[in-house]
Amino acid sequence: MPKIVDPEARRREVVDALFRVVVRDGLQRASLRAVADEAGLNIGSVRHYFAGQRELMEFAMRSMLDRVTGRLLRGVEGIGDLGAHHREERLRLVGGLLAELLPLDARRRAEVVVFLEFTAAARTDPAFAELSHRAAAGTRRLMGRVLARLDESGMLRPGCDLGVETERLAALLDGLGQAAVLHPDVVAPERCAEVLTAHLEELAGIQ
Amino acid sequence: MPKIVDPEARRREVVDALFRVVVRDGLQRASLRAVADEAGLNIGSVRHYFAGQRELMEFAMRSMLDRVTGRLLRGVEGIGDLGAHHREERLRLVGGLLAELLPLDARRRAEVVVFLEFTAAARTDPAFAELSHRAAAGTRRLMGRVLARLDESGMLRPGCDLGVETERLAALLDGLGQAAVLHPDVVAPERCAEVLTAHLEELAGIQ
DNA sequence: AAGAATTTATCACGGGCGTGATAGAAAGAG
DNA sequence: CTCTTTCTATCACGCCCGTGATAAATTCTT
Repeated sequence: MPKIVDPEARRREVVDALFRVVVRDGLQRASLRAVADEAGLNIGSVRHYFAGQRELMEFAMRSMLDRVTGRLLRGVEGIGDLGAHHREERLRLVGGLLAELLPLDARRRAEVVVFLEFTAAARTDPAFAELSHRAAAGTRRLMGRVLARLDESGMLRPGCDLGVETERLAALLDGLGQAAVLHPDVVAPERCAEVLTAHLEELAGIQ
Repeated sequence: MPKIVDPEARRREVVDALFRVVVRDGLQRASLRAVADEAGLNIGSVRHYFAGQRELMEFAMRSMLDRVTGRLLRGVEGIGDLGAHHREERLRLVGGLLAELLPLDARRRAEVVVFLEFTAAARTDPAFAELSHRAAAGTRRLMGRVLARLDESGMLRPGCDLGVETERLAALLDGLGQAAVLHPDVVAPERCAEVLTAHLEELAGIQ
């Protein structure tokens, strides 16, 4: 038939280029032309794989969401039953899992940045509204599950409201990631982990 | 001499119009033309009071920062010495002060939105970098002072790291405000207050 | 009334944008 | 080779943008 290009791979290349532009210059400047340049492609090629800017953006955000979601799901599986570990080990495992949402290295930093820009845009851009909502719901579902597991293990202060704690944990991770991304000099990666650890330890009661 | 217009008032009008546009349509769409329209002015008039877009933006962000900072400083004064109140009253006062950073009503919601958009833009726009840094530092200074006062009153769990707790509190408020602004259906204002209260109570130890 | 300064209103330019249309190149299929 | 399909590459259009330049209107002062 035609040329020997894998369309799926091309789309991923373009999306990755988009992410690089967003991380470097912001969503504002992620125009079709800029993305094409970053990908080393002609704008015509990009438009051959994506009908327009809107489709590219939606596809990219969906990709990012799937990417992170997959990692988190695999992380949850990897942890398995918390009951099988010692108390401090449980916290370490949960912390490691949640740290996936913190910009502790270049990859996670890029993910947090992209996520930040997209969700901010979703506030006024209806094209992103549904995905943003799904992302928020997913985060809370994850937090809720983690907290529920901790609760089953008897590690949560009795009488605490799981719904409130879910929101609190989600807000903490969001705010922490944001701060670390926007002001890396005042909130370094280690500081991030430290704050998360402190939160988990206080949740479990300090011993 | 000339016309009887108070330049300072005009500048404020324009800035307020800018805020309205940012809240409604996002910083992205806050062009000089859109702001002028929103203010009911001609673009020429706007440009008579602001040399260019950059000056308008910087002035606006500075205004917002001053506005919130002033309110918070006045709030801190209003609280006075924590020792004069009962334990639960102390938490209530501190909560009321910190709630100034939460989108609990239209005014605060607008402030949080503007702040969110500006700080996100500051990540890639050098024009906002310094102001964003100052804002972050100010927030942390406030958190630090509040926590220090609580500590002096003996209301903090002994042995907790004030630096870490400062960052944790700042992250929580940031993330909470963000969530409430982006997903008001899942994080309603009352929920916001609830989460903040839970955090403060846990900080003080539940009694 | 006249003048001077401020304030308002336009016009024009160059630039970036998304996008429709379309031509040209590449490569397997017959 | 020729054809057909895929892939690249351009061009052009209209839109919105910030901004420089400049005219026009307004209003206080003299």
